[in-house]
Amino acid sequence: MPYYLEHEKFHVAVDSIIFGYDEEGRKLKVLLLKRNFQPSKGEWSLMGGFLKNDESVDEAAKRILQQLTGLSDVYMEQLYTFGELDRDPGARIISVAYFALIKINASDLELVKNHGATWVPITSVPKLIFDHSAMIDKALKKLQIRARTQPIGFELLPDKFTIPQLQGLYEAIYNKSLDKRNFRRKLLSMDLLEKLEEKEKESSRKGAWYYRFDQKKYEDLLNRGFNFEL
Amino acid sequence: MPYYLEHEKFHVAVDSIIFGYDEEGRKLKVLLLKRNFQPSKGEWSLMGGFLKNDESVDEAAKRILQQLTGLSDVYMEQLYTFGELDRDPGARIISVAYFALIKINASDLELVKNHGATWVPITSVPKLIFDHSAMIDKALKKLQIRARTQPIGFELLPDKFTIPQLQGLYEAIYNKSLDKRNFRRKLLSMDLLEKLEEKEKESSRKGAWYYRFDQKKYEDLLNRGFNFEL
DNA sequence: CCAAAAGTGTTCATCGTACACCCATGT
DNA sequence: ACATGGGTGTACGATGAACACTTTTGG
Repeated sequence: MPYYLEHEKFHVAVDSIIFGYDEEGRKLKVLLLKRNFQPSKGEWSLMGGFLKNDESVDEAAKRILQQLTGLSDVYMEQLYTFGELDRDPGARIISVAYFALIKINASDLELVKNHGATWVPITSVPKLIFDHSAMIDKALKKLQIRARTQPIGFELLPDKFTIPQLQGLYEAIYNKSLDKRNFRRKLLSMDLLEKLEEKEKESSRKGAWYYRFDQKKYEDLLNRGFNFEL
Repeated sequence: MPYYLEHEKFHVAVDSIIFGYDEEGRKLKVLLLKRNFQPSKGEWSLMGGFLKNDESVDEAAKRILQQLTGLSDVYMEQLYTFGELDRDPGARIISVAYFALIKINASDLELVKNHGATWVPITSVPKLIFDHSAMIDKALKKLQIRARTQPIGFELLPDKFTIPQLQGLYEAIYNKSLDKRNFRRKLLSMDLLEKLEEKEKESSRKGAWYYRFDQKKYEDLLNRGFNFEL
């Protein structure tokens, strides 16, 4: 008999911290849902699900995100594995947490609604079940670190966006206001953005130029050993 | 019947990347062992073991480290969870990887030897089983990042150490040589070290002053919102 | 013409980096 | 006296942070 068959087996779950950016309110938000099963039915929680035999853990995370949002091909990163004995009072469950960055408007809003899910500002997250609050804390910290070292802000915005919009996003991530001259200068000096011949006219009379993230320029920079830093 | 009982269960393992610093050779090393069981018997691997029902994942990592080194109370950090379908050809196993920083001379050298384990320079790690090479790569990168943002170098050195020793360690971690004037200035300016009235005389005629890491000073700095950076 | 947001330059302090010589001592 | 590693200071460029006014245009 092979060695490993002697050992115990465990339920393995995946929980996802799904971030989105609300441009109107200029707020960073997370997608929460009300549990419709026991234990803790009716309480707020992260989106999650159980690992299956025929999928890798990464694949499970993607499947679960797609179930809720309809989205595939999304920025996802493994966050941490939560393995305390009593983290779920119902049973021993090991949970691998992921965080995802999505464009809210690209998601299937009906599907989200049907799951009883809601976008909640990161600054006013209610009490969550189990250790899900700790998961969000950890995810936010990691997002803040990532945002300094990789151009992931663009994952949260539409393909076309203005500099003031992008600044609003970073202000929401760091929860502090930034100097717009310094922000613009640093950002443009990285040579990652392509300026479009089109203005956004909703939020000001003057209008702000649209830009687009240039994936190719970014890859060129990486290959030359560049280190993104905001 | 509770919801979760419908789902599949999995073997969960813990694998540890154990770092140590060899002062004589000025090399960063990892502890590897020859597997004495199937599959892949006789090949090189990391230290690992299976999770048990009565312990958290963190506790399992500590237990496994202690089995090999005799050490408890060691710097350990969860690294990443490896969950590919075919990562272990023998069976579906989810592995939670940890990395540990230990003082080689404080470990139980007999115990290590009896496990068939060997300290191998990070620069010449042989081919390892499964995805263990990827684990080491990831661990080294994380160590390099941590070493810039937290004073964890001290975990790898004896309680008393000299500045040149500490510099040698950082050079081994980053695999590049550092300027000793800049290194010393930055380090001392952080006000983390206590100078002892004693010199190390083995490695030079002049002798180098011993220092000690001052945990209390470090905590004071953290509370004042200090950010360690080398 | 005015309100409201977009856009633009300069100065200063700080920090990282490069660099060369003297010191202490055991043999 | 000399070889070996320990210990010290300075100058320069780059980077981050602070700061106020002009531009555009819809109403």
